[in-house]
Amino acid sequence: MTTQPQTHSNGLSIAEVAERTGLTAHTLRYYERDGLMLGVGRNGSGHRAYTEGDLGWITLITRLRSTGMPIREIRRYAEMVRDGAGNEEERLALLRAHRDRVRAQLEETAAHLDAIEFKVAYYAAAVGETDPDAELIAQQRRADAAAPR
Amino acid sequence: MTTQPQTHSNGLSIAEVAERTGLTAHTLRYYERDGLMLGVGRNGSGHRAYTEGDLGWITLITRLRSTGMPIREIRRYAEMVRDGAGNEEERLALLRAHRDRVRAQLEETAAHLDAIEFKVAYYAAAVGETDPDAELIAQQRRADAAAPR
DNA sequence: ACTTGACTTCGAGTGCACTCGAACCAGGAC
DNA sequence: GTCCTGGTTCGAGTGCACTCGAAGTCAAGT
Repeated sequence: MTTQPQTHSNGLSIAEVAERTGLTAHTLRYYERDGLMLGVGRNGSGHRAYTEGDLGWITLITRLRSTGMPIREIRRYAEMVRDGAGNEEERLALLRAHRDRVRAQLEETAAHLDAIEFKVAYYAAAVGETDPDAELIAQQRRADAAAPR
Repeated sequence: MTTQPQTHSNGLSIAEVAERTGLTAHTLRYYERDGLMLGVGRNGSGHRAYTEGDLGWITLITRLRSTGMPIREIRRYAEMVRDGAGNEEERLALLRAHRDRVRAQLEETAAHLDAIEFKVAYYAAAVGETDPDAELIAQQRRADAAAPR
């Protein structure tokens, strides 16, 4: 048993947060440097001491990132939150805009997935028989043959 | 009315394909350079002459890209297709693997979207009343106050 | 003949989001 | 007291997917 990184009352170490969130310590420091955090505390020896609130915030950041929000925009949001009450409408507008983008993205991805499923099914049915892309290649060859070259 | 780029029988010009696909001419050339295409023909003056088959292939590439398949993997797939019949199982495996990733990604995005919707609803309800993030900030401040500093 | 504009190739540049390395420090185990 | 572990800051490097610029060609319009 090695040294206990942080007592729980003093907050979580960067390694613990890394493990819980799936981010690396490098990324956590990068997020902080880049202004995405709300102000991470330090313990006596200058090490980061994350609170449970920080964990929740990181979860939000992760959701926003993973749905495609750029770092720049998350930083804007974090700035608004740090600025405190008074800009809720603006925060709401930002979140709504992102939500709308994610909805659209979700639909588009679903449509693409459908097309891919269709192609998979076609291939699966065709394995050992005929090849869907063979058509394309044949078409290419016909085109090549007919081309002025 | 400016010069007619290509007669239709000779194939589509890069500008026409760019317009139809939403990609830029730069990107189309880049895809070809990078081995993503199945062999684009040229006309008498060395200009690219895309076939309808190429259009279909570009649509597929776009679907794969937009669902997160890396260029590298699309190149592998294109290579297999160019190699012709005999590797259908492998192509199928590649597509299935991608499909599975997309399905997972779709579910994850849907989950994140739910969380974001929830947050939007919370904000919308709270505007003018209480602020959800205020809690977090308050928590931060309590933590900061309690921190060893 | 000359200009125009869309194309060609080649190589370099950009933006984003990490990701890593170097050099240093603090606290605990032995 | 020295070693190890795990942190710190700062700045540079990486990988990906474009994106752009330069210099040249070609065909058509005036």
